[in-house]
Amino acid sequence: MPTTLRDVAQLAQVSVKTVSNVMNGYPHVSDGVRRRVEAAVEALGYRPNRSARTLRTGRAGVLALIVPEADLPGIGALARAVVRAAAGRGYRVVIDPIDSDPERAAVAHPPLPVDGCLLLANLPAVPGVGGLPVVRIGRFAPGGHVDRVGIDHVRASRDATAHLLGTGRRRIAAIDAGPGEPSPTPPGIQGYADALRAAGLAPLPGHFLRAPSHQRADGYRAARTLLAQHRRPDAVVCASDALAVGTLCAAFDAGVRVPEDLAVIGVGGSEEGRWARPALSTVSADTGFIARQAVARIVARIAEPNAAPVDVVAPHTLLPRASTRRADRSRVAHSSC
Amino acid sequence: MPTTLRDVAQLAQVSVKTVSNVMNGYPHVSDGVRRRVEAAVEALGYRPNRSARTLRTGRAGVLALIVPEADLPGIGALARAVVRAAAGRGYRVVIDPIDSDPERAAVAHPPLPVDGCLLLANLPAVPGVGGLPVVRIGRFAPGGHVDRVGIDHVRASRDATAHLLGTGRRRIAAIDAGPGEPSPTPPGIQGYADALRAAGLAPLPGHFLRAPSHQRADGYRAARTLLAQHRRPDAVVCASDALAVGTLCAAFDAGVRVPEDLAVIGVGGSEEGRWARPALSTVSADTGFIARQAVARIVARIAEPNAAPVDVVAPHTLLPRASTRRADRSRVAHSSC
DNA sequence: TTGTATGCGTTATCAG
DNA sequence: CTGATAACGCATACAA
Repeated sequence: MPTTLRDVAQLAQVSVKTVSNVMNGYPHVSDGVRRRVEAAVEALGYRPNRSARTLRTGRAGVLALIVPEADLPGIGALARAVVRAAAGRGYRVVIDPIDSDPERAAVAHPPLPVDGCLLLANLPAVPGVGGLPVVRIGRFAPGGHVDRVGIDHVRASRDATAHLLGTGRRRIAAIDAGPGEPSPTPPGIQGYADALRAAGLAPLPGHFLRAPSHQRADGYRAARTLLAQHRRPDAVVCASDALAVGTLCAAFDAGVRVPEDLAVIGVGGSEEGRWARPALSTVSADTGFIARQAVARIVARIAEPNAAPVDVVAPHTLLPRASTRRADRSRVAHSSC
Repeated sequence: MPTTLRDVAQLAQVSVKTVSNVMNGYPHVSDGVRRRVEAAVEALGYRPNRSARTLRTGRAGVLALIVPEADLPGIGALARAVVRAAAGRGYRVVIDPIDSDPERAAVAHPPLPVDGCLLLANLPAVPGVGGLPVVRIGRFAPGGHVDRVGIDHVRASRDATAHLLGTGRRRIAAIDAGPGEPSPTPPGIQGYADALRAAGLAPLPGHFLRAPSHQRADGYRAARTLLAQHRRPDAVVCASDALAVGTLCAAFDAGVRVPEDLAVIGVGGSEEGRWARPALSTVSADTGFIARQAVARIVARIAEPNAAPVDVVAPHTLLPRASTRRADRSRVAHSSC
């Protein structure tokens, strides 16, 4: 049985109120008493009961970052940034991986004592967050009635495509992912098509694919399809780094050289892309900005639950790396050394 | 202000105890009452207060999986497995990333209401777990007085080295990582040296390195050192997949071909290794087994806090992939096509 | 500056 | 089968 405030108070010869004051850094406590209390806390190994405190104050001091269970590149970095940002505002963060299968998720997901939820990506309605303040992070789904922070995905894929055009590629394909949305043109394809048209090109039929989800294997499969076409693309813009890594692998396995025969670019700016070879060009989201804004939003929403929802657009930067290096003019065979 | 049991009881014209009974599936409730209560719960959107419940029962139904903040390959997969295993026993899991800097970690880490902690890898003493049941997961540090589950790392690196020997490599180097331990021969090096000696070889001085931590960049730097030696190794066994991925990159950047000029093998069996090119050979830990055992251990310890600590050794399997393919006898130059 | 008493929402004990 | 009531450990208004 763990020690309580009463035990400490008894040992220190003071009231529970005084111990509570000391624990919470209440300023008006005499030095002698404080030391006595601290000694007693130390001696008994007292640890405040979070549940009791939360029950009493109505505040848990904890934010939940709800992520899809699949381990995708970039989640770690975002989580780290969120933890940092939250710490700066007196909140802790727990990461709460949710089963992508809503059935299983529902049963396995009784709510945690948290003050608010940060929902990653396009997680569909998450059970157990009913009534809790929520902020969505990631690519924008149209028209949810919640706060959202993320990059402008249409512009990101447009910039990626423009970069490929700038390096001389002309037969550019696109791989997007996600559940079959009602929207006929998902943002990843939208920006891609915009850029092509701006360059006077038309997206070729069969050159934009939609994978079921953002798994490396999905990118791999989509890329195989692309590379099997009789008029093979010379570049692929992927809606995420995970898809791009899969594409890189498919190219390697098919003996297609990157970037000489095929340029590949992703979106996300993940570590895994940096450590792919050839290194993956990517449209990098400002993770720190996203994390800070998301935390700021959730804190604001906790304070003001009925305010109007806000959309925050995070800046993105093009990170050109080896996977989109300009195609050599001289295409003569050269040894691999 | 959220609705409480009392509100529901009032609306349903029953006592709070009855509502509580219904919520907890207590069997002896008449059908009419149950329906009335359920209707009231629905109407009011009642959600039980976890903190109050935990305070009352002394049981949170939550396990914390404490992981280092760095995003390393394989953590996602392990987390997923732990979540699954815990769900099977009625526990939820929250992932709690801890700053590797103990100073920052201490201030940012007031404890959550959880029933037990799963500590990943060689995290040093974690603040805030005092008195909580703990199980360590990962490579074994010698002689902690807690339950531990993980692979036998000495045998893993021995098997990896033996595999390299079996493919004809003879100048085999090793990269381990971790804080400078008192032990002169860390497990990663130990198994490596054992295997070499069993083959009648002696580990060459300068052929086993110790990186500061398991980051890809650490592996990269260590591999650069190795590759710069005048008598360059023809194989490297890395203590983790992260180090191996860094090694793969270093080789690529130095124009050293894998596996022709250099074989690389890691430990962990992570997804990232599967999607590296060439695909990374690895000694794969049985993640499901580890997760199930870890959860079983923590559940047992929660029930019996004073039982003697147990070490569980998880099986591992060699996964040979392209990065250690047998060196071709014919070393004539061949085109890259 | 410190002590006393009350209640946060829930479950458990014990009568009815 | 159901209802009143007492804790669980803590923070806080209020009193001293």
